[in-house]
Amino acid sequence: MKRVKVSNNVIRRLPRYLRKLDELSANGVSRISSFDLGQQLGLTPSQIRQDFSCFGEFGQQGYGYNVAALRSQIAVILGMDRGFSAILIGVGNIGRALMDNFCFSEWGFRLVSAFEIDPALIGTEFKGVPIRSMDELESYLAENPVDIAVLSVPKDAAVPVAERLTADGIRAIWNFTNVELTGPDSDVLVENIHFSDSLLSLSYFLSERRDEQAARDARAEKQH
Amino acid sequence: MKRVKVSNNVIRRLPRYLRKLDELSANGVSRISSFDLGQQLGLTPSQIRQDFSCFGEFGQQGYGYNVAALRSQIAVILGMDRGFSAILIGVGNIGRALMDNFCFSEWGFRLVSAFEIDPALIGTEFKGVPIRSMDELESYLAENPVDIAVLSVPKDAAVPVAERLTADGIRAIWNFTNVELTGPDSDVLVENIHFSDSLLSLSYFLSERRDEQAARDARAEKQH
DNA sequence: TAGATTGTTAATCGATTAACAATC
DNA sequence: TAGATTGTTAATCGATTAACAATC
Repeated sequence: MKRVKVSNNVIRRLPRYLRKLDELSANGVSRISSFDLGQQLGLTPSQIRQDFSCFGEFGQQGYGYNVAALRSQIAVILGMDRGFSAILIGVGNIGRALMDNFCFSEWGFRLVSAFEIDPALIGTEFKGVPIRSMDELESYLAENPVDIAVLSVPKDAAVPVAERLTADGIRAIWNFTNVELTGPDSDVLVENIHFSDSLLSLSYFLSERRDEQAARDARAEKQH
Repeated sequence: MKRVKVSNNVIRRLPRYLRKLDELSANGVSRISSFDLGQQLGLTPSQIRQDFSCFGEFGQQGYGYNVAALRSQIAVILGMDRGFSAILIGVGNIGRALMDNFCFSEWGFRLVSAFEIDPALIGTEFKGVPIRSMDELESYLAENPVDIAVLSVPKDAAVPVAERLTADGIRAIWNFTNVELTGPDSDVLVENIHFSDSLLSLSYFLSERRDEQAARDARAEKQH
């Protein structure tokens, strides 16, 4: 299926489409046009049709798109049917929040094990997922090849643990530490969740709004 | 300072610059050229100079950029010196992880209060931040204008609570729920942390890698 | 001074939007 | 059939890269 190189922007929009289609399904909507979908997502109909056309022809002239069919096509494009396996490294606050709240299976992933250094947690289970010692990491991965590692260790441990995972043959890291792992290095995929980057972007936009408001107020004041 | 409209892409890179500059500082590096900075971030020197030039002239010909000075300029651009206030809505797993782990003050924010519906938590404090009842939300905000709300409530509560916050005069929402709040609506800023979107992007890239590898293997097999 | 590196203008590249024939 | 809406090609727009004079 995937022959042409698809741009990053397109790929980042796919999960949003998926989410919106799930919402439409839940509301009993079974078909939708690129026009209506665009309205709901703040995108142009053109862009939506262009995006989908990277992967095939999922619509029908005069009709639009079948919500359920489109949803399942996008799920396949995203690899949700591949049953990727995941391990979680570091059962601290964020690690525990993920194990407890985040439904890996909903997105096609299997969380097969967690790893920790805290002896109090090692050997226990959390929501059916066993927590192993970091010492067992290599032996575990040798026996159970794993696709992605969820990295939720303290800042200082981030780089050494990431290097260790790379050496152990992990293919991708989902990085929750606030550390830049993406270097000019290896062929391990890194996807970052940088809370601070997100908050600082928001901070920028908020500052901008404030300045605009202040400028308007100043003009109004002068006029008065 | 900010007169021209700066593109989203530029703004999203600013926090990365900040993070890298902090790292350089910590390693005792006091000056850096756009060339070297580009190397370390995987960007072209041109792009870096273009990005900075949106906001002013922070470098010096023949020398490069002073790390500490550039860092503090970017901090100001991002609004880190404005002391924005924040409240946290929903002290569940993610909410608690944020209160415990995420250092709001490091990024110039003041976390002034949390709000919950669980009676067991109401009235307690967590890391010096009081946890109030959701019933007090309106009266609190009336007395203490707050800039941003961190939304970490269960999925079903996301939309109604967001609407309530909007009505209460909040200026921005940092959204940790997996719900699309960005509609064709109000003038409240929304910044999303969508875990699943991030994981699904990673899933796509991983699938792509797999397919490429499989294609290579198939070719090698045929040749053999 | 000579070498290095900026800030900025111009050129290129890529992504988004518009338009429209094809067709359900 | 007529109306609607797709998939796709062409046009536009914006972002990235290259080049270079200015200057520390």
